[in-house]
Amino acid sequence: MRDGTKTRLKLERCALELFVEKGISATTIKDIAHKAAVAEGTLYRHYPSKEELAHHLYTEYYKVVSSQMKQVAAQQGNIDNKLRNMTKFFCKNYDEDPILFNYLLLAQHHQLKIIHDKDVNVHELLVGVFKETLHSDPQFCASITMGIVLQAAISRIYGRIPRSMTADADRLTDAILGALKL
Amino acid sequence: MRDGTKTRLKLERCALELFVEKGISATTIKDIAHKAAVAEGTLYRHYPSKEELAHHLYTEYYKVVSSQMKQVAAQQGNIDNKLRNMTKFFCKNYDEDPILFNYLLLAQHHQLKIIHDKDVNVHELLVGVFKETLHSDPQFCASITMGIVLQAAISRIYGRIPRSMTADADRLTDAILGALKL
Amino acid sequence: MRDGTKTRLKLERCALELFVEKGISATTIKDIAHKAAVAEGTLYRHYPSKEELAHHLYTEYYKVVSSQMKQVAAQQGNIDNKLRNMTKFFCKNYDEDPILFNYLLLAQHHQLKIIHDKDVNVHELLVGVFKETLHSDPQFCASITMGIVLQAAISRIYGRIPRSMTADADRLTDAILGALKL
Amino acid sequence: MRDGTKTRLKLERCALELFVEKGISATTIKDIAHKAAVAEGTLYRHYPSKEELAHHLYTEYYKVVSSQMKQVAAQQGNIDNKLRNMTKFFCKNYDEDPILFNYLLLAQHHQLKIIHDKDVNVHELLVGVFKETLHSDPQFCASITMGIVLQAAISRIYGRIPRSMTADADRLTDAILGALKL
DNA sequence: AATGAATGAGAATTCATTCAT
DNA sequence: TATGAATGAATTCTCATTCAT
Repeated sequence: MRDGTKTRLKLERCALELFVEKGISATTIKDIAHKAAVAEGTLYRHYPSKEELAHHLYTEYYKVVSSQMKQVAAQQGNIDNKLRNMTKFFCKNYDEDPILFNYLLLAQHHQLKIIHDKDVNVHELLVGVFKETLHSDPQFCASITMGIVLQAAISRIYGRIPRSMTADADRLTDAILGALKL
Repeated sequence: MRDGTKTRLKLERCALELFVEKGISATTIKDIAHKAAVAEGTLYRHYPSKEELAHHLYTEYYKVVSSQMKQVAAQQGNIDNKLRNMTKFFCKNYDEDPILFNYLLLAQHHQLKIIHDKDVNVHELLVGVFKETLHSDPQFCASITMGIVLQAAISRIYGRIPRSMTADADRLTDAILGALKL
Repeated sequence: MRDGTKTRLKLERCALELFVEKGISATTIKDIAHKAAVAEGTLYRHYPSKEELAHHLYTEYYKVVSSQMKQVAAQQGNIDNKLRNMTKFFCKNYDEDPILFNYLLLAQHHQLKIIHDKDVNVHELLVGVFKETLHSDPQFCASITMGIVLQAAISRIYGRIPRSMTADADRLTDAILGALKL
Repeated sequence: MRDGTKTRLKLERCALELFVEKGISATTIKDIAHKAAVAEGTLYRHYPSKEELAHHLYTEYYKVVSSQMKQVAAQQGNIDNKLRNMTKFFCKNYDEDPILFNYLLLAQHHQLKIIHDKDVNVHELLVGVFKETLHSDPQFCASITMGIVLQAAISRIYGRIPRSMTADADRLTDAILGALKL
């Protein structure tokens, strides 16, 4: 490609991996450029700064995933089914790109000045689902749900659970429903 | 001042707060020294580097908390009681020093090269508890348990749940037991 | 500038002069950068540290000079002629770049951890020459020879002898031969 | 001792050894204090600064040695005998304390601002001796003499000659006389 | 669009020196 | 006299960013 799209994608992927591995502020432009096998200056053809790149990476993908998640949450069905589908969707996405999911869900984003509007925030999405069904304390329920699923992902990072997330999707949903007495 | 203990404690506390607020690599020596109201060079009388300070802070406190947690886990009782007591202990500790707990639980530890031996790792402690009771898939159960409790803490950080952790301790235990069908 | 060769050469020359003038550890990066009229950070594009620069400077030039000296020593001729040619070669080189020679010969090399293999060590070269001719105690002879020539160079540094080294080359050789009863 | 003389001597000896080993500017107060097993501040009870200590160490001993050397040079006798006695004296002093001799004779003193008046400079002493005897080019002769003897000392530092200096005193004198055609 | 040398601000670190005990 | 914690200026080093090619 003459237009630099290939370089841009390489840069983004390498940056993503390094951000997850070392954290955003500990990752240097040099690190990224070196891993992407381009010159340091090249990054600035595509992004005005490292922060911008990190921010772009976040919003770009978070938007896509959370809007799809929103669709899943909006589908017809009782809360059991909604949670089951959302969990399945989450697991599938994790398995497709664990590194991206780590970045989106586990990176310390309060260090970036990323504030997502409630519209695209998975926790808030869950709060919405629980509110709909008149469930008591939706914040508590959403926290339980997120905790079970996120920690399952973290357990993969630490190599404690060798299975794919998808393989555990139903068990995870059952655990959520059990925890919430649903 | 005769010995440097007071200065050291001040440095450690200020560093802790900054590490939680901004992340380790985004916190500068200047930040820490300024907050502790000492000269920058003073830090180096107590620690050879920022990294060492962060590491010390982590292992020092993690050791204390996890060894106490170990004692709680070792107490007589069925698994219900053990989980209830461990949850209570965790909640109490969180409430006593939320900042410290954020540091211990949410710091991106793979960025510090901290490897705790299994002996002092809370997840592994839980794995041990579940193994003891011949429960199936202890790793999965430990993950569920950790997820529920940790996410409760994270929800406090984001201001989503205004109550103390202790106020939710029993509900959290109930959720864990429900999730694990116990 | 396309490549950094010019900058690198400037840095090396300025560093060399300062190292000889003030000693390595008393020379600062600022000194070097200022003298070379570049930014301090520029030095680090070429060398990982001041120490590495000093080391590079030493080995780089020592290798060249000593390998040429080796060729001179390897030429046909009796020991008289060899010593005469080596002395001449040494003097010529000194006169061409006294500062470089001061660095190579007078730097406190045990402070840099420079260990040259015997192959590129001028003293050992002399030892080899004296061994070849079955001369007794080659170490002693090499020491005498080195002492006479090196001190001649040092006398120039202190301004005690105004002549060029080359102007004294024959007298120095005669002194060496006299000292060794050759 | 209550008066600190013992501490002072320990400090001086340790400083001397470190100055020879690492060079003056690369030796830190901490190094010296640590080696002498005293606190860093203690050094300042005895010397106003590291430079002063280095300077003191130099002049203190140089004065003694060079004035004794002067006496040796002033003794009756022809030039042969004078050179023989001076060499012997030099060798004896070297053997008694090689480290001190390295400091006095081989340290890069132009890095300290030590300027010895001609009165206490060994090279100049030799120049005087050669002038006395109407020898041509006393600077050249002094250089030859110094070179032969100093290099013998250096060869000991590098471990090239295992004998004591005194054991070689006569051979060194013979070499000097041979070099100077005396 | 890509390069990588150069920059310079700032972060980490060192170290001679001071000072309260 | 001795200590060693604290200082702060100097030094080393890092790194995001610029710019000539």
